[in-house]
Amino acid sequence: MTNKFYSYDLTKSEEDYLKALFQIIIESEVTKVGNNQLAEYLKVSPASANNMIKKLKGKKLVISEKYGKLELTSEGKEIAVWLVRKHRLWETFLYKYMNFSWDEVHEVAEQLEHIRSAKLIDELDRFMDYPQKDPHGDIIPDEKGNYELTPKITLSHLKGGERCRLVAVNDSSVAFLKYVSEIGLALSSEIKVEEVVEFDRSVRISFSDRTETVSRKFADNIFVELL
Amino acid sequence: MTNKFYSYDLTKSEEDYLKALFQIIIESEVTKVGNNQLAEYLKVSPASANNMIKKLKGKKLVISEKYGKLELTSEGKEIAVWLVRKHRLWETFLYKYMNFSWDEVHEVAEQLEHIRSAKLIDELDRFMDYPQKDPHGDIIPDEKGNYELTPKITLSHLKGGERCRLVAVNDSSVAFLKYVSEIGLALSSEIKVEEVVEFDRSVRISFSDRTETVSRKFADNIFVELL
DNA sequence: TAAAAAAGTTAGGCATGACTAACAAGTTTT
DNA sequence: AAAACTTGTTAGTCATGCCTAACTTTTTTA
Repeated sequence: MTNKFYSYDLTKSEEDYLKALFQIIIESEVTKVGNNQLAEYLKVSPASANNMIKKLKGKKLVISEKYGKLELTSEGKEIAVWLVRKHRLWETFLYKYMNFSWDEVHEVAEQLEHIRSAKLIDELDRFMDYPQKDPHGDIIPDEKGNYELTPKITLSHLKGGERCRLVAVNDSSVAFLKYVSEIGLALSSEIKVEEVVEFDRSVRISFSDRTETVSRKFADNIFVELL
Repeated sequence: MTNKFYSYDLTKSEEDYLKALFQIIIESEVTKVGNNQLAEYLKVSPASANNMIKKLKGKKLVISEKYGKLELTSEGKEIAVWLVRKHRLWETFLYKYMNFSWDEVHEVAEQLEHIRSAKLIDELDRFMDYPQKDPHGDIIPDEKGNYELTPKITLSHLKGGERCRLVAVNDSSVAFLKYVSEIGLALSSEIKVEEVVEFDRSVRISFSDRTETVSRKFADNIFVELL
């Protein structure tokens, strides 16, 4: 009933930092994170990040040696996963029940993920019948904190002629998400790579009767599964 | 689409103070509120309240003369009503869809009411099919800020022999709400006042095959409609 | 390997929103 | 109407979380 993470009483900021550390670790497939990297991710100054890290070290949620890189303790990681679970459940709720579009969910879920109520999250999960994935295709950690990593193959890994299915997108940029849907792509879209342009490595793709050319940067943010 | 209250960018605290002012005005049927009264309501020191009031005066949401009582400007009142709308819609959501009990909704709704998204509130309203009242029987202001006052007759106004229906409860105390449901009372319960005890003005009431004696303080927090 | 660059840290400030203590202005009470 | 009380205000402090500027340590590269 009562969730074990409620023994921690973290501020919104502390939660943001833990989640950011976790996201960086997942996204860049590393185990340790630099202070400045964290600061940049959160768009704060290195001094601010350093300051907060001190606090989190005091709470035994982060470890590092002086001048060394940052690691999450297992407790820190558990809390971060719990925050990711809350975020993704809220995104799913907004998308499926509140008529939010792909690019609208993130901002509001950022606020909702800080709501303190384990019961609300459990009930939300039940209400939506225990969804496995959020609207961007990312896997929602379960109530025990188990989760799978989202596949890391991006559209830019493919060669001309190969076919794939869109399984997830990088949800961090509103502008990007908006563009994805404007083009006509969505989760599960089947995409054929027609050609990878040598000059700038942009990618000509075709899907549902349409052909588009997308930039390398765009292709880097589209996660796919080979067909 | 975009809500006019989003031109204001108030902090959580500023919102809390505006809402508190509004609630005091409604609950005690006055038009002006003293600084210390506000401080006590919010459980902060008079100095803190005074300090925040200065800020709200600067934003033209509150007026008062020096050493005089506080009034909400029409803008301040509009924002407060909007906050009440959000709070009550969330309470309704928690109660009807998330299996929250009467006494659990308030605390979480206090957090949810600060979420910034007019779209979310509109959609929540639509999703629940435009509810008129929250789980405590209070009227939910509509999207234009129109609202009716909850009837102000309490159980303690009745004399022995009179009958009434429970239309609302004072939702500010968890302990009180818990007690109300333990006794077996709920919205729409029909109550007959058997006797008002002279000694301590406690009230003997009967409802659905049961007889209970409740204190004067209890009766003051139960809003009823005469039958 | 020594200089340059990058990364991390410390010191000192600022805004927010709490606090206590002291003081001033209004309101009662006698 | 003066004393006593209540209410409102000001001043100074503290924690949080952000900032810039300056400094130190580590890493890179010439």
